[in-house]
Amino acid sequence: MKRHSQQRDIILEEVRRSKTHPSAQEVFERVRPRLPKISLGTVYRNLEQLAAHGLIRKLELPGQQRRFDGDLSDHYHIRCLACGQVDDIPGPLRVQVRQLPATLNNYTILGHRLELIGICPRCREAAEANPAHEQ
Amino acid sequence: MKRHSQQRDIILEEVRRSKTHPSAQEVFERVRPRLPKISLGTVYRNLEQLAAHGLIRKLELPGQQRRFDGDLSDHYHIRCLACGQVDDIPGPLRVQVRQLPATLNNYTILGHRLELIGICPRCREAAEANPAHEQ
DNA sequence: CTGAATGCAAATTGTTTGCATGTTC
DNA sequence: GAACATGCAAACAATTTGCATTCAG
Repeated sequence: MKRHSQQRDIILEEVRRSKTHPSAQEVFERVRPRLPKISLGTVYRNLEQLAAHGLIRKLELPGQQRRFDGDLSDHYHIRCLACGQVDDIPGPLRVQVRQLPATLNNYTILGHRLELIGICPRCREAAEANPAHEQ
Repeated sequence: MKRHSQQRDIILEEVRRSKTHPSAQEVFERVRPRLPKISLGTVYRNLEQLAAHGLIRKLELPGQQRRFDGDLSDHYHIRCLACGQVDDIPGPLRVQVRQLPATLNNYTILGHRLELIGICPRCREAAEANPAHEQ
């Protein structure tokens, strides 16, 4: 990030504006109206760079594609088991995951990743409307 | 899993025997000596099927490829930030992540995924030997 | 003998990279 | 004008799928 670029500015703006933890592809689509010639490769490069510099967060989600988050505050995420939607857990966490030992298994512990799993309101309603258990 | 197959039996055996949370590719390589004609597609299909039936666990790790675990006991994993190695945390967990509310953010909470992040002994030693902080 | 499981190869998806060109400092 | 950033297309890695063949019940 030695030089400045318009592409990067706009990518950052769009990630910050977005409330939905967009994937690189989604950022690409959001940016395109403003920069019709931008390429997906540029979006990837800039997202990685912005994350490396701490301007956005990179969310590496189990079994899902990478997503990005413009909200830098310390917060956890919850994922819908049914539709995969990822939401923020608002406010400071209530779950206690704090008292981690300094070492475990001979590892030096640096931190943790916690993701809650649930069913989002939308999917719950759908399930109630049609209580068939497929799969 | 309506019919029986030798391939599936051997895949299950090898996943159980392995202590390293193998990827599909690694399972493929472990199975190959015993079944030289097996294809990677078959390994994928059977791993998914075994996981769906609860005979093995599927580990979807953030930003990494899928891995499988023959150990069905309730345990967490720790991942080395440097080398990506995934180890079991032995014994019942000491970290408290239990008192989850029943609903949060209007989601029905079903559970959580927790992964500890640290530096494994091997990488720590390497870092001490060569204290350059690259990237 | 029927349908599930296999092997093989091709297709898909998400992401990265090489390179010629444009842009910023 | 040197080095970084871009656009484009091709390359890659992990996983999935279509299909003809084999195999289990």
